Amino acid sequence: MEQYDPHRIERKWQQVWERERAFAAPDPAPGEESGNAFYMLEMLPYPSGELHMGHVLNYTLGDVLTHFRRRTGCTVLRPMGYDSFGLPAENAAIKAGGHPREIVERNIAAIGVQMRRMGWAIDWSREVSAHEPEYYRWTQWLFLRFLEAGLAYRKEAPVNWCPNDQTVLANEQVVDGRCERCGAEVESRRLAQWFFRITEYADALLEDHKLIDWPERTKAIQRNWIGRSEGAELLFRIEELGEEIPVFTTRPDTLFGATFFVLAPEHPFVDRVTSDQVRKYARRAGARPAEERAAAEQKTGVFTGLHAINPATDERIPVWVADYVLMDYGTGAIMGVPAHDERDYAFAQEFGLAVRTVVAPARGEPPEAGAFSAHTEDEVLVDSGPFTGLRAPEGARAIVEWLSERGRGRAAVSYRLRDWSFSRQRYWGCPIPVVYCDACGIVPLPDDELPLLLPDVHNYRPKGEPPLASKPDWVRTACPRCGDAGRRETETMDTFVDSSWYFLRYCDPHNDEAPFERRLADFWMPVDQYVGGIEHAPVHLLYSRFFVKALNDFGLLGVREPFQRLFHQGSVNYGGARMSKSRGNVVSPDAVVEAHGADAARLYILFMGPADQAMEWTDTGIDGVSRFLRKLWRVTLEAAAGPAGGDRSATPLVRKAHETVAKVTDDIARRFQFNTPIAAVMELVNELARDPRAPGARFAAETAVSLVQPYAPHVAEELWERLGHERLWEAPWPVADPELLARETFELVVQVNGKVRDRLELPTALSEEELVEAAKASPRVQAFLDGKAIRQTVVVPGRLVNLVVG
RNA sequence: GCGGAUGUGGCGCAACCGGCAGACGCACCGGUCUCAGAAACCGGCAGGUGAGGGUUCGAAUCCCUCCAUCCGCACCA
Repeated sequence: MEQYDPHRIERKWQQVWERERAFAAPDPAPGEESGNAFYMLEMLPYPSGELHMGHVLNYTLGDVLTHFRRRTGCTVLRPMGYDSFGLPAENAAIKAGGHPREIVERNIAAIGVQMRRMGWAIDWSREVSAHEPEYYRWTQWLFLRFLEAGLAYRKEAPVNWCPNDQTVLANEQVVDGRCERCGAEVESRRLAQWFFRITEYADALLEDHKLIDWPERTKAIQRNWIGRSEGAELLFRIEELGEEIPVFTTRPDTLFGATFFVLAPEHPFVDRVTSDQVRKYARRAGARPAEERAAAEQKTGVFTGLHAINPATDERIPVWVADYVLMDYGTGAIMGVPAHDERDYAFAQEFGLAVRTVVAPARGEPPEAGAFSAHTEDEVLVDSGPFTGLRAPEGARAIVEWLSERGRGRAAVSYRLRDWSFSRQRYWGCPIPVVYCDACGIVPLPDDELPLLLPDVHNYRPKGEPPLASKPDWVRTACPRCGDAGRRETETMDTFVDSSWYFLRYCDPHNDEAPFERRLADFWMPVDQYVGGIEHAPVHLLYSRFFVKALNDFGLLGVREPFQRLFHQGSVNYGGARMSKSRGNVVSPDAVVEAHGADAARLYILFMGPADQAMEWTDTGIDGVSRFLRKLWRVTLEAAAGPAGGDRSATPLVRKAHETVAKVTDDIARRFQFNTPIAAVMELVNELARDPRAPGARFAAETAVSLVQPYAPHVAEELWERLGHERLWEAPWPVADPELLARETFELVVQVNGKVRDRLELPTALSEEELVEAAKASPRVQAFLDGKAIRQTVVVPGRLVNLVVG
């Protein structure tokens, strides 16, 4: 018999699909309903190297869903592209010692070859890359809309600065206070930066979680990242200067317990405090890495000599500067309530400040005077003037109301989320299309001058000032508004800007008049199923949601959320640890395809275990699925030589085939489980292998081939052809016949006192009473009944009878 | 410290609504074939679900307490 030769088969069918553009999604006709449209998307790769097993898992999972949806009647859009701008690609280029464009384009070509070898059902006609002018022209165009809407702005702010790489780093490029790449300790610097006003959408980003079907943990990460807390802003007047400084608190009910006032070292007010000693402390503390500040065991601080007036009591309290107060959060100033805040308590202990209890349990022992008391369930205010005796929540409301009537405070909400800093002092990114003009300020380029091309430079390595600044003839330009001399922006955009809208471009990838036509985006969007790593939860996934909401507000888009359903693939481990180059435990997809073929690689990556959990790659494991494919091959060819038909007859094989159809369909469609369908098909093939010429064998083989097609499309297509059919990739998904699923007999489990004592093969049609009678009649059961009285009888129809004896 | 996830044979895992624990695969053992090996085929193989308690006729599954591992967040006022 002919041997299974994966390489020959895979090459053959990949050529057919390429030639036929088999997986191209058609543009909808005007007015076409999007009911059957399905947008399948996986996070796009950085072309900073080759594909690794994580990609193989990600894209194979998407591929199974793509085939399944196509064959169950959907029109599927399943595009692919490259996140080719930004640090990952640029760093790869620096390491390889070439121009980023050359390196990236070489990698894109190599990845494209790898992807085609995997046989993924991708609509290649929609491929986009972030670094191509045809794409970034529209990134720039969208930026200008954000600018017009006031959602993009420039301001001076503290940023992460890597002294070694000479660049600003994104928050996500700082790991434990160090540069992710070189390990240098990150400094805080104040620089003028571009920001997107994502905080404007903080509430919408929280609120709209209820519109999307995402893993709870991902929503939790985003909630945590946004960090909304309700409270109040209270105004404390500085006695000596007469100025008011707001503080944010979530516990306005503890206002009467404020015994001191603290400013963050970076608070703008600190510079105006005249004492050198104070400014020296503030400078030193402000330069300390945030990481170190947080880890410090002892609180540090310095008294300013000034006093703040408690807006409720008019009491004078000392004003301190201390680095446990963060400028980033709230207003950068707090009221110190040591009795009810652990950090304030530690600070008060350190510097001998008073501790005054103002909230106590309504019943039971009052807290010890001068000690910290944690928040308890049932609390009332004590020692709080006119508010004494109120329950804590009412007290908080009453105090805020009382203060706002007097102009000394108001209810307020604070967020941990900060505006998204998106400018980078690096070369390889989308140029920001604005001109600085001494007369006109920041002037946007007119839309018809886009794209603003990224020019070539001699040296694109990071060196502190943006590489584009080293091209004076490019920087010098006329102000688009007044025509006088202007300077171009030399910073470039963070690559997360590129990836915040790529899924929209796929809907209309060749449009040269707009980023996308709204009709086409509205037809496909939202993405029905998105698959990617959870590490992007607080970054890419949040930014993309922000972009879609803003674009919706601009009237460019009908949807409010980009990704309806989200799935995170797990990590692929090898030798007990996550595969990584630094550990040297990488299994290369190319080597696996070389040794076993793409079908085996695809099948095994999903067979290893639940796709959303960490799984362990073993070399013998993939041998196992290779063996299965050879068996499928052999058994199917043998069955193909047998008689056709018989698929309606209730032979055991035909029944088993229908059961397998039901199981696989349910696992993929409802349970979103990808390993168990493979096991089910293996079971079917095992049964078929016992006698490949048995009645119904040919139908069983056809069913197995059809069901395995989303996983192993090449061998499935080849066998389908040899079974006398064609174009399995377009064939309807099999449907289980309920009549053939119904069994005539079943195995009844008989328990006595919950322990299995016998198994009886009985007709399905028996009544509950008949089942009990049959159970009692069993000699083995009788041995355990031993003449004792039956106290209770439990019947689970179709499964078991449990006899409880005394 | 807070939050989330996960603990089932030697290994990866399955058991969907509380009803036969161990499907499927790996490894291992035996056999067929072979000069031999590989491949293939046939057959075999374990242990009771991290620990303890509770609910129930019946618990891997529900509840409580604890342990371990992993992943987030962590001076956020």
